Amino acid sequence: MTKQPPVTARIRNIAELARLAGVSAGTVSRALAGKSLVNSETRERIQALAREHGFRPNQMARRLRVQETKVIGVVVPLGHERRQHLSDPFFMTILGHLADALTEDGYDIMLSRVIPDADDWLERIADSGMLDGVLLIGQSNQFDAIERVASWYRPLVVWGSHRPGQIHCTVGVDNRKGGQLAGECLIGAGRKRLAFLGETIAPELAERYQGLCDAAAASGLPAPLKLDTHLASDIMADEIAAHIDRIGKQVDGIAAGSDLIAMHAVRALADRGISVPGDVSVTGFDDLPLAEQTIPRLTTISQSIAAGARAMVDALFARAAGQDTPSVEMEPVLVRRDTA
Amino acid sequence: MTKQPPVTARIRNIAELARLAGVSAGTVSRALAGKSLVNSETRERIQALAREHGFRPNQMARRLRVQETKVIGVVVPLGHERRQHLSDPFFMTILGHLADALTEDGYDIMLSRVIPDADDWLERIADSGMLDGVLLIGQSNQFDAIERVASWYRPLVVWGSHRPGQIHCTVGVDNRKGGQLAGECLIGAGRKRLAFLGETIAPELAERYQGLCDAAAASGLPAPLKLDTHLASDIMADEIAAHIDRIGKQVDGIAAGSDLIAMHAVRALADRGISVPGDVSVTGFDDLPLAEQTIPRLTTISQSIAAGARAMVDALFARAAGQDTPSVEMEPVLVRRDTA
DNA sequence: GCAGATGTAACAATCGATTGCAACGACAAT
DNA sequence: ATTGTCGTTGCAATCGATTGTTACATCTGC
Repeated sequence: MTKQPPVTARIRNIAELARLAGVSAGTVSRALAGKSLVNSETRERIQALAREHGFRPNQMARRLRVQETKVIGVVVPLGHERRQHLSDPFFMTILGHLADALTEDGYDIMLSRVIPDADDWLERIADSGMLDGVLLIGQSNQFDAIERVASWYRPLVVWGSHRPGQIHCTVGVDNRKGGQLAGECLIGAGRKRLAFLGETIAPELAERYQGLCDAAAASGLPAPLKLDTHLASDIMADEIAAHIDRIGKQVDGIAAGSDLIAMHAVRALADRGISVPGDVSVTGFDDLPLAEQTIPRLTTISQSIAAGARAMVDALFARAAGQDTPSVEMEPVLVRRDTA
Repeated sequence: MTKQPPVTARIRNIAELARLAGVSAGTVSRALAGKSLVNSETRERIQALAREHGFRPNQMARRLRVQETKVIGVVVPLGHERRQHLSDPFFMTILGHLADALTEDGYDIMLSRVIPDADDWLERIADSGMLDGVLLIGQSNQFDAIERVASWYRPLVVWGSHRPGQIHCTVGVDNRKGGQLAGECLIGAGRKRLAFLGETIAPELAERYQGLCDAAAASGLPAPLKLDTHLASDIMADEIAAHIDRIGKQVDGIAAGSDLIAMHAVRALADRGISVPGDVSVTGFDDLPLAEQTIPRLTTISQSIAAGARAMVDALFARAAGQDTPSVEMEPVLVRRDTA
């Protein structure tokens, strides 16, 4: 029992504590901050008094004065996909790693799931005065909005893909290369009738599809089928099932746009008695922790999410300190497991 | 292109905009807030000016003044399990639902992953002046700390189990009943040599084990084996594999403490050529979305996480409004799928 | 015994927006 | 012509902590 509930009336600000201690507010502030300008004896007396009354200075006021919040915004723009849920496993995974990296450095995280209907959604976040920086997970279809803000707001780092000449700093994987790896893996397994599963409005997914096309073209195969699906997991399952029913035996190799999509596909195939990888090969993308736990385990393209999160945080701090950081593009790696 | 980058010097506060508009700061504040006290003509003039310069009032200052932050803290205490990761799927799932519920009501989320080494961790969060309320995910081994804070801090709701007489408001499932359902399911499938997989330091898991014991006792079976495992997913896999190797054929029914544990167990069994549910039946707990996507799909105890999240948010707002809310204990439901 | 150095603490300005109250002009009513 | 009302706007206090500057007392050295 070191900390009691307040015995006397609650102390609400530094001024009250100052009166109680018989000193001025400024002195209390310095004492609680452990500054050397106050006599160590009075400092300890004040600290003891604060502890006794369970007093802690108001962070909002401190942050207003100091103009530094120690809060980083983590934002998911859901531009093209309003029904996508925050509980999307990819987002959750990267969020977990970001949280680890940021809390380690003493930062808190403000989470926003934004549906960018007002076109100044990002301005509003960047300019709120509540944040020391912003991490954006995914570009969605908001490339222009991001560029606009990046032109004046420095501490902004985006998970996504880098277009030549863009202003904003991204961290991501070479999606096209990744798609190509997936294609080569399928083709290497003797598959010739390929399909891409996932919608290509978001640039990341579009590039993965491009890469798949590259691989097909390099082997003289026709352009793979493109099967759209939404990202909200409840609709996704049905859509994927419908696709599988429709394409029937036309396809023997599926490159999925994400691990989640791949899982649904494997599940739908299994439900229909189609063997994976016997009849159809499937690759995922992301290499989420759960890709290893499914049965059969997913063959997938690894994004090294932990390293990516670390890179985002490092870049953010560098930019906040005034440096200019280049975008980071990580190498995708094919992880061969059971589905292809 | 409705919003330009600031053409002229950036406007940093209401006073500057006021000077520019030739009015006082107070008027600008009212105009931007859309209050009816200002002439609609001047109001629109000011709003246009603000838009043109991309000015947005500083939220930190506003919140300090108004004493309302529109931010809710979502906190995971990792008391007994420092290595547990934020990306734990259960936490991520409930966080997703909380985010949906809170953003719907215009609240932002401040995420904290706390390792409660300083014993006033929760005091510090509650008292920071940054939050309108706190949602705690899991009690960990911090029951006393939570009780202490709940005695004076009203807007606090905890996901976890309710002990008779406790002060703090919890939302959760009847864990003991859930454990019992799992046990009955296993016993109903003819299993007689039961085990519980999961560590029982956290009260939730301990109660699930109790329920399992209840079911065993009711059928005249000996008390189920208790196999501890950590919650950090990297260690967990190895620990579970080791358990499986050790117990061999001693056990034919496993009640896992969570879906994640169950998935690892199924995976480990499959790797050893043990058939599920042929040789061994397995049940999970939580009914995460991914429980349905594994192959075989998990038989599990459903917690109805979405409803729970909603209940937490409702209770929080009610408490913030001064009402007293009872703890909510939801009924667990057995979801029969493929593993038992 | 006095000038100067040193250690403490008080004072007051500041961060930026909000809001109760006062003031002012225009207009209507008497 | 005077009083009253209404619609607007300005003034200044406030939220709570931080910090540069100033003021005072004590101590040192000559």
